[in-house]
Amino acid sequence: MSFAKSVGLSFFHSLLKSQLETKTVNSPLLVFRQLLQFNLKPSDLTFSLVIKASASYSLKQRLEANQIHTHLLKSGIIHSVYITTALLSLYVNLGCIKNASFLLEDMPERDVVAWNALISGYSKNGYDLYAFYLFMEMLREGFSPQTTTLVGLFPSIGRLELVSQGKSIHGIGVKAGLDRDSKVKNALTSMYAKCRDLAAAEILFEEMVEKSVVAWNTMIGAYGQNGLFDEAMVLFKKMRENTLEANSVTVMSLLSANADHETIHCFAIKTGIVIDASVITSLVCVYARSGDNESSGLLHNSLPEENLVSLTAIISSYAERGNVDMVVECFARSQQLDMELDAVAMVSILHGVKNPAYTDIGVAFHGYGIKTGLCIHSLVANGLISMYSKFNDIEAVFSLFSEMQEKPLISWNSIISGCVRAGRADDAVELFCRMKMFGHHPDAITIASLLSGCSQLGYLQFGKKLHGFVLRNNLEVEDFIGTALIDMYIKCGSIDVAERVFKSIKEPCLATWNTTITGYGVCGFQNKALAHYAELRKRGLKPDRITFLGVLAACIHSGAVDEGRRYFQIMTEEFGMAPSLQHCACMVALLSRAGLFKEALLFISNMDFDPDSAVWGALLSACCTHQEVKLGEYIAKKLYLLDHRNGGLYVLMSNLYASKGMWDDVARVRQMMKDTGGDGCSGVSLLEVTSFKEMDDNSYLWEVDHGAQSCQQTFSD
DNA sequence: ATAGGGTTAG
Repeated sequence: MSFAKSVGLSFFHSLLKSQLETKTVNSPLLVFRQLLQFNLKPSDLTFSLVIKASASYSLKQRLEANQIHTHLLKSGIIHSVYITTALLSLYVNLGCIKNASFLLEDMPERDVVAWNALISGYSKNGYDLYAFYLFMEMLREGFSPQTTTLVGLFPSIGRLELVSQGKSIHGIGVKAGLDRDSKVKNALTSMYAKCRDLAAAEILFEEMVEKSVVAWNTMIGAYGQNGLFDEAMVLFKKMRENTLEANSVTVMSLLSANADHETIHCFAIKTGIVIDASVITSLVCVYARSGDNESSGLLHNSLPEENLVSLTAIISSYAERGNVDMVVECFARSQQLDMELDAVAMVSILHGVKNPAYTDIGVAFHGYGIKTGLCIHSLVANGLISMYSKFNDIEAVFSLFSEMQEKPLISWNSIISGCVRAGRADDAVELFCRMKMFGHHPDAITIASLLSGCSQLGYLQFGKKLHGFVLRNNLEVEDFIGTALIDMYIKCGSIDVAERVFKSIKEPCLATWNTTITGYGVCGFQNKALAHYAELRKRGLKPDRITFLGVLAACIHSGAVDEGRRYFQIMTEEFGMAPSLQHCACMVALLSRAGLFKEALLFISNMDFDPDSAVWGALLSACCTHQEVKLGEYIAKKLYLLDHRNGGLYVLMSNLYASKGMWDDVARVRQMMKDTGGDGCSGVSLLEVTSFKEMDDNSYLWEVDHGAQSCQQTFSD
């Protein structure tokens, strides 16, 4: 390239320009380095081109962005508003929000474009509140918002808790005369829909004199997001009566509005929309989610070019069911095709590794993430945190968290729920306090995870505080939070409060019903549990496997053998569900507790599975109550072979021998337990003491909030 | 501007 020297900078500028136009960009930084080797001094145009090219090169190496930044600082050109703004946008696109915000802070002279870029950057990267605060700061510094500002900001206000802020900004928009812009109107409609204020969304939509396809799509999506699927369909028909042609986004919105996917698929074929790769991709997602792997696979193969989103949908359908082999196969496929995985794909892969038996595969994916640089993404780090928490590897969880450069709310949620899952709810509560010190405001997921931690600890006082927080902050007590609240109150012994929460939910989802049924079942309220099952059926809901686990648990705890048999039959015959190992363990527990050992053993021999320690454990425990030493010894051998370190085995055997006065055997079993290192303390019952009085005789009286049956007990010492 | 893949409970 000796001629380059004579042509100077302009040669490199044309090189970058042509790369930009033909989109055949190699590393723009490479061109930049060559230019420096020729002792040329880059100008603002050079930087502007390098940054633009970098943006379309979708450069994943944040390091390269930093290098451009460094050169800019050295050359002094950083003071140009345009260049700094371009660099800021580049950082935003890379998800380096911190760097972008530092740039804005240091700009001696800011312009609206820079504010807009950072506001929408915060918004797109999950820093919703930051977007809002930055917007306020912008107003305080005397800048007037533009349409771009509002359009970038509104998506981050689309949350129930921020509905009043959204209204204020709507007002600001009206004052600035921006609300007549159709982009602003559509963004507003979508915001109100996400805040669950459908009435406001409808008014905005009706107001529009000339409704574009985008406007119709927005409103169809609005109904879909709020569960009004029929309304979404009706609006779609109206749209077609108004002779507006549906486009690919319409079809995708209908698909996510739970419309019958085969109908929509037909419509897409008839109108020709189906050739759109995004539509095929959405169809792949829908079929994959419904578990129809064959259709999703066929559609995926019909794509003109396999794309990552579609493959990710397929991966996640396998991942959800914990099918590691298929996840690995899909991953291999992506590598054969030279596909570059992104953070979301990586997260769904990690999601598939749930079983600690596959720790080595999980660690291998972690290694892949480090090599490709994907681990820097907070999404991937969150995925890793969840994965290691399933392996109970709390050290890995904490070290991943502390290494994260940016910690948005979702990372705090990941580590909090990770701690709870790994049985470290006390750490979760501590992290929650730290999270608040860092200025984060908990959302529904934070609260739901913490509530489940409270259930684990029996920490009723804190659970009540969280309940108060939910009520004060208008968080919706449905699905997630409602279920978690009911679970917490039941496990902390406040059955009556749990019942009140359940009654306050207008349309409980299946998970809420399941939690309630299970809760009543294990607390010994068999009639209430079964009544709730009947009510669920009356409302036309279809029970699932978990429902029947709850129903069976209720039968076990009340000794209702015939009822249990009947529900097992309903499950297998009326609903055609294949019983899982857990269901079988329930049946074995039910039969053996009633002393029906022959029937229980027959049941085990007819099972489709090899019995696991839960099945044998249930049987052995029943042997204790019925003093069945011979059968007990037979089962103990089975259990010993499955897991000889299981402390429960020795405790049960010791109790069994003791019930018959066989003290030599008791001593022998206890010695065996010591030899294997077991301590026999595998379970702890725990309730929170709500009041504590010192009595005259120096003993203490403590009371436990146990709902209807408040219990009192005294103890000395 | 509207839409498609991921994270939460049972």
